[in-house]
This record gives sequence, structure tokens and C-alpha cells, in this order.
Amino acid sequence: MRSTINDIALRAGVSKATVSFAFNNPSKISKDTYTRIMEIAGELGYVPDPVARTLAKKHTGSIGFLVPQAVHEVLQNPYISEIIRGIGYVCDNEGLSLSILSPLKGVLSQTIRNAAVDGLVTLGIGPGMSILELFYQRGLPFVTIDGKSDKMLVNIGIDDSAAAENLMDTVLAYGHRKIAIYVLKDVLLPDDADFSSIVNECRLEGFRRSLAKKGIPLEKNSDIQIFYTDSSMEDARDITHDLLALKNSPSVIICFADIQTFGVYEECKRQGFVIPDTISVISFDDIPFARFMSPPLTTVRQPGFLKGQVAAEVLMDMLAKRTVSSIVMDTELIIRSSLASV
Amino acid sequence: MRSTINDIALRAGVSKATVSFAFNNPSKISKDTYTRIMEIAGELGYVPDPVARTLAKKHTGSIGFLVPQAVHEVLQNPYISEIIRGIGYVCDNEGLSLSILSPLKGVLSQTIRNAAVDGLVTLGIGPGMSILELFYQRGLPFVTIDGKSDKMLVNIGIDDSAAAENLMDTVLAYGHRKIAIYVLKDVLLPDDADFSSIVNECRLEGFRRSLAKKGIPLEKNSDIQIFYTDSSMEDARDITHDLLALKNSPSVIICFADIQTFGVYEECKRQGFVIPDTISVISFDDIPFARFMSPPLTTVRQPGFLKGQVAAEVLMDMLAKRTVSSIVMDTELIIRSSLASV
DNA sequence: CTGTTAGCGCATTCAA
DNA sequence: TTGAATGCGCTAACAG
Repeated sequence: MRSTINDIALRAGVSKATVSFAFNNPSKISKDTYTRIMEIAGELGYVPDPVARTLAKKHTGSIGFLVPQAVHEVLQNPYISEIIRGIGYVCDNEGLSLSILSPLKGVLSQTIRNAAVDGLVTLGIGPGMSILELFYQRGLPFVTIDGKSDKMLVNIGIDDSAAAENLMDTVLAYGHRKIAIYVLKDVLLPDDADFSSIVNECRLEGFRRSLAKKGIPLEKNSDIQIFYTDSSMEDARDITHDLLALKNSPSVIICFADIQTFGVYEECKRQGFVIPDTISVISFDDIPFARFMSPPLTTVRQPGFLKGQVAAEVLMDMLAKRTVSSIVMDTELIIRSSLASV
Repeated sequence: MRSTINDIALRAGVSKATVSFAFNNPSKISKDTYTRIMEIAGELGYVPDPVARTLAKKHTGSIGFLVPQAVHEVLQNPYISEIIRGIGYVCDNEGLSLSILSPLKGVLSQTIRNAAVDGLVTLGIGPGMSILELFYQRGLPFVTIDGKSDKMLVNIGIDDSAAAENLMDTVLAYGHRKIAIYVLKDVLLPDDADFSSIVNECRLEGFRRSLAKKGIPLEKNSDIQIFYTDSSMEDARDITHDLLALKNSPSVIICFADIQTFGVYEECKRQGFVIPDTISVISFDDIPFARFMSPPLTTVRQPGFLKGQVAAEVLMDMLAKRTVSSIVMDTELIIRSSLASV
């Protein structure tokens, strides 16, 4: 049985309060009793229980990163790792620990109910989502990344619509007209059915604007195919497999996540397509490995690490009752060599 | 002010216990009182406090992954992501949440003291390390990955020494004699100075055995250079920069982590070396991107995901008081095209 | 089926 | 400087 504050107090002949002071505010007790208490604590291997301490102090010293899918899925995407790195960076500075919170048995509400954290960084949350109710009930401050801002909802993101428009402008300028788009499949949760659609919609809207400038429709256009895929290389590979078999295969594939391009590259090569000579590939994210691909990937850089960092910093501000606001970060189309003229 | 179990009990005209049952064991109360309680809870936005609940139940429902460095450093390495994915996989199955625990202000003992978790998966822990004392004091079950087993210490790892021997056998068989080795720099923590050296030592021992078969010494050999580097592409790139400038530059670079090879590739190309024609590269891990590199990386595959998964499963066994034991996993030298004959 | 009574282990007033 | 008392919010015997 682990010893408690009572045991120490008893052995030291002082009260619990004194022992508590020894660990939390040594300046309030005499040097003598302090050392005696610490000695005894050492002997008995006493260490204050973090949970009891949390209950009494009313804060946990940890924040959560809430992801809409299982960890083993979500962490396949290096873009997510970058976000976590950013969050971790400020946790480190602040002396907080970081919990990765994913749906418990597929149910996100369970996760939120049980989360022993002081605040949350979330992904893809927007106004009107039913999950918001839970945050409020729990009184959990949160900031979302790649979601949608609102008066009550602070978001850290990019202008997906503008970035997409710029991307499509470029694709069209290179002469491409037969286009495949790999949109991210929505994450369907039993308790919240509209996850991760925000980014999709913004980007498609950007595409629409760009195409409109050339008088090309996005929908009902046999030259433009839209696929909904997981953000995994495997799924992208499988889709590409079928896609390339078509007689009317596209001259460019636009991915919504760099991770997908690995699968695209693989399948293209397997079927004898040469990037960018026979087919072009362009994407979003610019994960750290994008420039090492062969050929190096042309992609819209968005600051994953920074998003995580800033989101966490904003969360710190919330916890400190400072005023906060949403932030839109810059993107940049990084031209490498996976995109060529048709 | 958030409402508590008392408020609900009061409003519902029942006792706290009944409310508690409503949330934890509805079968023990009548359908009627259940719905009434839940209605009131809904109105008042009541949600049981996870911390108080944890204190009372004596388990947290979460496990920790303890890493020896800051999250933003450690997560640069996809091999670590793989481990986390594996741990996350079983957390998901078991309905647990996962905390990433890194040194608080550089001090790991603080982290362990404050960790509100039921158990720990750690990295590179071996017998005799001072940090063990803290695990025992806290009564925290733990299993280590890539550490060293012991009667009291269960480890999930590979036979690093054998894997290294095999790697070096191959390198020598390809005719290489001028060799650079990028060992992983030890992580020096103020409270525990001997982290991450276990893998290094085993691998160097394996190299020594292999070299001995050809009568070649590892130490005091001007043809074999050993560098201590971070497990990051940047550090590996910088080391490579200096290395290639030497008149007596190596014919092969052996990295202890795939992530380093990105830096090596980059600098080699920058300086006009052609892999594998002018210089060979070989490594450990086989992270998911290794096969997409150009040229595809020859590397010793070790099962990161599986290590994480099995470590977490063993931890579950510990928590369930089942008997457990250390596990040595298989490795395989994956021959791709970054290694050629000299 | 429901209520009463003790804790869980610690932090923090307020007195002394 | 120290101690006693109270509360944090919930769970779990036990009793009825």
C-alpha cells in the first residue's frame, strides 16, 4: 500500500497541512520541519497523488488534443504529427502534459466527458456542431484548428478557399482540363455526423471560383472527377488504381493531403505513368517529406507546426482569461516538379 | 458554476448515490427515477467530473507514453509515430486515453510524479537507471520499448546486436571498408544521465562482432568514423556536410535511424554524390517513407507499430495482474537500392 | 430499489 | 509557524 499524506504527517508528528506545505509552499514552514518531513517522505517513498491534488486544486496541468478518429489512423498523416509537435512545444514551455483524445469506442462524447484536461485543441470544429454542447457543459475551453470561426468559436486555420483557388488557377494555367480531385472523406461519428467537411467545402468553393474564370463547371463535368478518400496512402493508391484504368484518365491528380500522394505516386509508377510527364500531381500540406519525393512534390504549404503551436498558445490565453481571437495563416504554393504542362 | 451531483440529487429529490447509479449502473435503479434524473441532468447540463470520479475509483482510464525528450523533438521521428500508433491502437480497443509524457522543464521525475495515468510505456529504460525508483514509488506499472529487460523489467524490443551484426556483414560483403556510423546521441537528462544508450551499445557490439570476423577493429580505425547525432534530418545533414568535405570520405554511411537518411541524402546530392554509385547509405527502422525515397532506402526493418501495440497489451496484462514477460521481435534487412558494391 | 455513511488524498482557509 | 476543520465531487458498501 502506498503511503499517503496522513502517514507522513503521523510519522513526522505534524498535521497534514504541514506536509502539504512542505511539498507545495516550503517557505511557509520552518527549515527544520521541512527537512524532517522530506526525510520521512523519502524513506516511505511518499509522493503526492496527482489525482487527489488535481481534485483539490481544480486544474489538471494537462491539455488535450481531440482528434476525430483513432490514433492509429490519424497519426498516419505526418501533417497531424506536425500539429502535435506544435502543441507539444508549448506544453513543454508551460510545463503541461498533452493527452491525445480520440473517440472512445467510436463515441466522441464519451471522450469529452471523461477527459481530465484543462482545455482542448480540436480539429475541424465549426458552428452548429452538436459536439459543442459538450464542451460548454464540461466548461472546457477549446480552440479549433482547420475548422470555422464564430463569435464563440476561435479557429486557427488558413484561407482554404483562396489557397484552393490559387492552386486551381495554376493547374489550369498549366493547361490541365482533365482533373481528378481526392477530397478527404468525411469522418462519420455516431454522435456527430459532420466532421471534417469544413475544409472540403472551402476548397471546393475555391476550385469553383477558379474554374468559373475559364467558364468551366466543377460539377456535372465529365472531365472533372471527385473522389472521397481516407487521408492514407493506401486508400489513395487504390483509388488511383481504378482511376488510371479508365480510358478517360486525368492529366492531373489533386490531393487534399500530401500523405495521399505517396499512394498516387506508387500506383502511377506501377502502371507505367511518369510523373510529371504523363500525369501531374499536386497537393496540400507540404509535409516534411514532400520535398524528398521523387519527383519532389508541388504542394500548397500550410504551417502544421505553427497551427498547433498557436492554437495551444491561444488556449493558454483562454485559461488565463485573456482575450483571444481567431487567426488565419498564410499559405504558399510550393512549386517543385510533380506538376508539368499538359 | 457547473452543477454537481449534489444539485442533481437535490432537484430530483434523491440521494447522490442514486444519481451516481443513474450514470454508472442504471440497471440498479428504476426506469422512472432514471429518466427523471437524466432529464434534470440534461437541463442543468450536468456531467460527472472525471477527476473526482478517478479519485473515487482509483484508476484514471488512461496510460502514458513517456518519452525522454520534448514532444516537438521526438515526434520528428516517424518511427516514434509508429510506436504511438501501436499504443493508440490498443488504447482504442480498451477505451483508454493516451498521454504523451515528456520531461517537464527538462526534468523527467516531475513528469512521473504528476502523471495521472494507470501505467506507462517507456522508451530505452534498463536495469539500474535511477528513474526506476520513481516508477516503484508511484506504484506505476510500466513496460519499456527498446530498453533492456531484467527480472523486474519487461522490455519489448529486437535483438539490436544481431541486427547490427547482420547489417555490417552485408556492408562488408559489398566490399565497404571506409565506413561512417551515425550513432544516436544520448539524451542527457539532469535527473537521469544514461538514456537511450542501450540500443547504441548493442548495435556497436554487433558491429564489432561482424568486423572481427574480417579482422577489422571498430575502434582506433581511421577508416571507421563514429558520429553522435540527434535523430533528426537536420543534424544528420550537418554532419554529412562536414564528413563529405574530408579527403578520406567514407564509401558508406550507416545511420541508426531512417529519419537521419533524409539529411544524408540531401547533403550527398547537394555535394554531387550519387547514391549508391559514389556513396552508399544504410539504416535502421524502415519507416513508411523509406521505400519512397530516391533511391529507395536499404534498411533494417523493425516493427515500430507492433512494438507499441505489444507494449501496451503487455501493460494491460500487468494492470489485470496477469503474468507477463519480455519479448524480442524479429527484424529483417530490407534490401532496396541505396547500398551498392564499392 | 433507494438512501445513509464513509471514504478517496490532498489543499486551503482560519485559528491558535 | 503549525494544526484542525472543511471541501473538492464522486463511488461504494451497507442498510433498509
